[in-house]
Amino acid sequence: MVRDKEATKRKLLDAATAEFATYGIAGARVDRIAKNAGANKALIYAYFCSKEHLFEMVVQEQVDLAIRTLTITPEDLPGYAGKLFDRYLEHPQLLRLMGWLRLENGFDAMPEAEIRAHADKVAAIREAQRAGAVPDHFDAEELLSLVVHLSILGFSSPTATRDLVVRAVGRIVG
Amino acid sequence: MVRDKEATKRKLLDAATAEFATYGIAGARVDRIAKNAGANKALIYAYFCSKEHLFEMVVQEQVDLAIRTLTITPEDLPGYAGKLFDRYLEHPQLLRLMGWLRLENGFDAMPEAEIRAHADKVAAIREAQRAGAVPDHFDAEELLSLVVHLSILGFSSPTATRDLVVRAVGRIVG
DNA sequence: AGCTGTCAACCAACCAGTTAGTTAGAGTGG
DNA sequence: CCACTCTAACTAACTGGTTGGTTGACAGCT
Repeated sequence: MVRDKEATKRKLLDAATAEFATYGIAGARVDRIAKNAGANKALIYAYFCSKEHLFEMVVQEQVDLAIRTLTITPEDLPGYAGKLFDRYLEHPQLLRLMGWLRLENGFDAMPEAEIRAHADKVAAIREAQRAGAVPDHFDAEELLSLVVHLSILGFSSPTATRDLVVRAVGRIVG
Repeated sequence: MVRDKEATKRKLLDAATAEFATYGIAGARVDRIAKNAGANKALIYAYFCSKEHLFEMVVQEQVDLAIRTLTITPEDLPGYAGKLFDRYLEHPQLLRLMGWLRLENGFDAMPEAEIRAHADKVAAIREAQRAGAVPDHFDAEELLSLVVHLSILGFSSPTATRDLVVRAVGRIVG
């Protein structure tokens, strides 16, 4: 047996991510997370305090990852939507986790980091509009909402393709 | 005391609708439904078999209602999106119930009635395209997906307005 | 020895579902 | 109009299994 606190925390976080993405907060089972992580249930409480707090850690990690990996390209919003679409296809966890979070904790329970990242993106778009690189028939805030929302088209219609999302954003921006 | 089976079923269904919309399937509590309906828990099992089956009844009723109330206007898709937006604002229950259903039962667990209604709408749009009333740079199926998805913009950005949705669909169609 | 990571076993609260029994009220016969 | 019965709506209390959370002991490392 190896005794590595950080490695155990990592395994627990990974198992928790999968569990919460699949079953939500209310449906997730702490015993199942421990079992799938190959660790003991008590460790969850030693390292993460409670089920709710573990969920928060999972969401925070996923959101941070998403923000760090994807930077907005205000002058190419269709391309940005395409990259978002790809990310959701590769990591469906994020979309599901945010879905559960919204439904369970209300619609304005957004993680702090996401609010800041959102504000930055709006600023970037507004700047691009001022520079004439992006048309201004939509307010920067509105534009970002539309682009992000269209990139999760797969959420309401599972047959939606990347190409469709890109073309749709193209018409919104163009 | 009045003894009216149908009235009691109605009260249970109403309480269940609110409960499931708020907490989801896993989070909903059968005792709470009974209490809020002013009825006994055992009646839920006498009238609706199980918690899961009660959820199905609730979803079916809400979907049927939505389908019966709102007919598509293929030649005015922005207006249709606006009406959908209004409906979701007035009855947030439907959107939340469908959200829980999607997350808990998988993305292709759509009620039978909704699948049929969807096919009818696609046919109506395709007909309008053939008649030249709707441009065909998007396939009818794609167009419907986009319109419906944009109408639930409020799901991902709570500050979204009706006007924004209508304008966005206008650009998609136009 | 002493500190730390780990775990089996445990607990109280909770929850979906059941049951044995109670009661409102419609029907019936006088 | 009354007394009686029968049925179906209704209920309080219970059950068996589950769940989030705890604890005291054990094992590995310095």
